[in-house]
Amino acid sequence: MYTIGQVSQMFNIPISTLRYYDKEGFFPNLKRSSGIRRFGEQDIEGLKVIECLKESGLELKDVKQFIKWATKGSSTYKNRKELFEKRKIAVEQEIKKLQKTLNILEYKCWYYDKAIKDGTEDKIYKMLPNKLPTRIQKLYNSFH
Amino acid sequence: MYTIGQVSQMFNIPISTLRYYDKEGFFPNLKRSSGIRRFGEQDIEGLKVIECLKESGLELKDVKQFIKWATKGSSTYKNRKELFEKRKIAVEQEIKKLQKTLNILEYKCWYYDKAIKDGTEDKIYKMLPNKLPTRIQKLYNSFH
DNA sequence: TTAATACCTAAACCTAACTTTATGTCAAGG
DNA sequence: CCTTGACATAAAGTTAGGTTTAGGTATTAA
Repeated sequence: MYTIGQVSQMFNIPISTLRYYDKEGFFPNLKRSSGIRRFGEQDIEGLKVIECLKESGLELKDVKQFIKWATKGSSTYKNRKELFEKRKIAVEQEIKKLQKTLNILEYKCWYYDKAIKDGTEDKIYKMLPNKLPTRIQKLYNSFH
Repeated sequence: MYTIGQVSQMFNIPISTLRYYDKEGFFPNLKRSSGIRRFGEQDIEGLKVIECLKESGLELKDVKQFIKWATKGSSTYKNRKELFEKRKIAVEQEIKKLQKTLNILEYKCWYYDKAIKDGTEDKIYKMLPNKLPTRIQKLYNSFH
């Protein structure tokens, strides 16, 4: 059995966060002795689950839902799989979006690199799109 | 010259958002006639800049900083480049993190797929790590 | 004349996941 | 005896980027 301070150290999670998780109902079987929280095996395992699911980018409310399903046993495999499947699709889209962002940023970096070298942006404005570096051409747009 | 409603339609941005941008000082030269905002060329261009920089994942405070620099001319090319360079590195890291997340999710999906087929998780627990699909082996960890 | 529209403001509200603050209890050590 | 340190609570604060609400003005159409 561990105190909240010990758990905090073991997992490197702030005490305030552990209290918050508790308040949110993530340790349904947490015991107390004279008001003080006592974390047992079950609670520690629960905490590991939370940490792991957060790693996979789930929100706390989804973590909560997952835990509910997990305690219901094998009848909820499908629900749990769907949860992860949905999240997977969302993450894939986030990555795609960030890759577009990265393209824009690459253009910006190229642009200012050139402006620094030239001492002015004017030359870039006067460049025909087909004179731009190939890598940059497809990023070319009206904004500088 | 456009009213706020027209700009809202043109860019498909809520009126409340335009007012918010104004309040935050993003249209330093916005004119008014009898209290009503009149968006001119300059303000429209400014709005395009905001939209574009948001696309590249910058926070509004950075957008604000960028605009300040841009109005100061060629002496701030370096600052502007650094801004984008920093953001680029941050985005690259975000992508890496999401790809790790995706790995975890792939494992989860595989796991529950198998659990659904088997009707139980027990078989997975009993599998030796080297019997797991190669793709999954490196994702194997103690959490199921 | 009145109703609908489009505009205006200030201030409160929203989300998520915590963190901070103010206040209090309790045991051990010097 | 008093201080330190670990624990407790409830409630307010934080962050960003808006949105919503409540109340008011001004023009126009029926």
